[in-house]
Amino acid sequence: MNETSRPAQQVTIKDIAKKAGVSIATVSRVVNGKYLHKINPGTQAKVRRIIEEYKYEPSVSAVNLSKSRLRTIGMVFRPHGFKEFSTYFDEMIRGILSKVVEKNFNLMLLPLKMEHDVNFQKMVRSKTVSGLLLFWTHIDDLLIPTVMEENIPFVVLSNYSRALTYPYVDSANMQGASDAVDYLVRKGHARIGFISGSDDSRNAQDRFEGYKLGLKKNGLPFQQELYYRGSFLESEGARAMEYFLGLKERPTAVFSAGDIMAFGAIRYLKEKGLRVPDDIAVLGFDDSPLAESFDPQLSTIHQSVFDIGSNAADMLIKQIEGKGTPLKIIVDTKLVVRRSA
Amino acid sequence: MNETSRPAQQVTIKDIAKKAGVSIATVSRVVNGKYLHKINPGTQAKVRRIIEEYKYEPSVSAVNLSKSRLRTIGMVFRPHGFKEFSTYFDEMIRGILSKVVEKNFNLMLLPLKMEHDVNFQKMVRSKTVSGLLLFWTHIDDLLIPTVMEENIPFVVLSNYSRALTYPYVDSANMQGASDAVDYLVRKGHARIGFISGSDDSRNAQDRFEGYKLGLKKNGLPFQQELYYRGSFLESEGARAMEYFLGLKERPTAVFSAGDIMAFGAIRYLKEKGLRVPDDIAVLGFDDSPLAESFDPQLSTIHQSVFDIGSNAADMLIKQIEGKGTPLKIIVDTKLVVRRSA
DNA sequence: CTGAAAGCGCTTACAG
DNA sequence: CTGAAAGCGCTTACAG
Repeated sequence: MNETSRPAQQVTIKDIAKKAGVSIATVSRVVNGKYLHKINPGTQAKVRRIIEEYKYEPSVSAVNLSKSRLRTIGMVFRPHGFKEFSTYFDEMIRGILSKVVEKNFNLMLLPLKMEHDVNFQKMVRSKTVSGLLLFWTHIDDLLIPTVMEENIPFVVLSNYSRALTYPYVDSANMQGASDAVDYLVRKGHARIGFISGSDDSRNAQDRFEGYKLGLKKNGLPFQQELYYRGSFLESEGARAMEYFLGLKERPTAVFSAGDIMAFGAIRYLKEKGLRVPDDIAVLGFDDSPLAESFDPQLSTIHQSVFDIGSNAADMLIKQIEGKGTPLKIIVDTKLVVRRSA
Repeated sequence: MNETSRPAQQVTIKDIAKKAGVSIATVSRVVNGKYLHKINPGTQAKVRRIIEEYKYEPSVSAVNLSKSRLRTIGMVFRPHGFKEFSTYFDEMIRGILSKVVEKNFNLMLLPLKMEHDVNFQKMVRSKTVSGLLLFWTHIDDLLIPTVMEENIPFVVLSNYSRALTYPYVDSANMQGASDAVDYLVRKGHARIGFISGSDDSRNAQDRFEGYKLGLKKNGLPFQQELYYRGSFLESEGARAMEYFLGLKERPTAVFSAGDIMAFGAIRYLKEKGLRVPDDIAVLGFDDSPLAESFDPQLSTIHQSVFDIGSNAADMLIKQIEGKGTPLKIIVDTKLVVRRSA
């Protein structure tokens, strides 16, 4: 009959009140630290002691119900959309969590099941979450209006719409891609191939825009034959390189919209006995954890997915708490020069 | 004043009852599908229509409160414990989610803050979660007793204790490592180096045991000088290889307790101008997504982290629902032969 | 400084 | 077949 054998989670405000010889109202007040100045210090101490002894924690369901206020945010994403983005998703979660924990919120994962699943709608209406983080790796304006109808705070990560206006956080994709071209040109390249990501990815589109902008800034023309439409897959990188090598006039450098495709491109080059960067330079985008241990070490555009996550969580929590926030936050990218270019 | 402008989440059971001209008890009954046989079909239809029209979803807080039953499970982990395991964590989440979604549960992420944080305790006592998935990359018997005291269903992933008895799911680490040695011996190797993971990882210990078992089964002696104590980091793999190359008699093959360290080991070999597998064969453990595109493609022991996740979630949910479950589930590993060994 | 009581949105015996 | 009412564990004006 020792202390720990009692099922701890059964302790309620009533138990504490009884043990302390006060009303539940008083317990509630000390728990919430409200009107504390008008509560007898002795009473406070006694209640606190009992709470400590029983390790009492108010039931969230009850608190939520009576306050109509939550501290849980949901993250909506496509479970199959990030297969090739493992570390990406991971870093993002880490970033979100850092803020969520700091602000004493909770994070609930809400995977989208099908193309037009409205799982999150249920979570919203049932008051399971008080705000949404939307992470889709592709443009999906179809779902956003549904979310908007719910009249709930939300922030979109790493994507945005040209048609709709809503809060989002993204990397400086265009700037980063433009910087990539700048660098390559400085290194003497004039024939720069581009491997794009999937068309339905806003990030991919922006990087493509950045590539074109970079060319233009450096007085180079955009040439259709130096553009390869990829899809962020490793195999696509290899295929792209196969295509470039087949050109009558090969590019001397290739800029890939994603590290993974750059890996594939380099793999293909090595298989063909070509050397990187001597024969062809390859520059990636992402700075994934493996860029550094790849052979050769990958030069790339670093983007801080962690910061995207933490900024988005910060924006969302501020919205939930009724504070003002900027409509968008763009996280800087940075060129990281290693061996491949 | 169109339909969609009304803040949807405000709809309560009372509203539905009023619109349908019935009592809230009746609404509750049709929502829960209970005692349906004794409810007038016409009434049912009417209520259902209204619910549909207003897209009513019962408040989880209210339901939880009155039913004292939840459908949320929490995943406890060390946010900094998986930095080098990104895809690992990712696959695990994917596996968990597959089951969680199927069973109509929710997943809440509960990162441990400090060494002995009892964050999860709060979640349990406040009834935020009805069960816990414990994922620690190292042995931490200190926390498990705390969880056990809470008297809540839980399952440990990819780790277990020799002292305590509790439900867990893990890969067949020992078997896998033993298979690795078998394969290397079949390929003619008799001097097989081993790079271990961190000492405080149960996985690492088991793989080490498996390595020794494999040697013994093949009549080879365990030699201390062929053992290098690593820590699952890429740099450790390189350092291990540096050590092995410094031996008077080098190993002809090296088995690494993790792919990442194998990558580091191979990188070092390449830097020294040695060839894999010709000069030294290297075999990994994990079959991480990059094993395939590494140069050379990494031969390794595949483990299905996805299955660890889904099995653990399945066990946990069964526990929560009061169904019987096995005390442990061991997920098979499999040798994957590629180029490096 | 403190308590009684209404109310948050549901569920579920208990009556009828 | 259906409703009135108690109860789940809290919060918060309202009194005193």
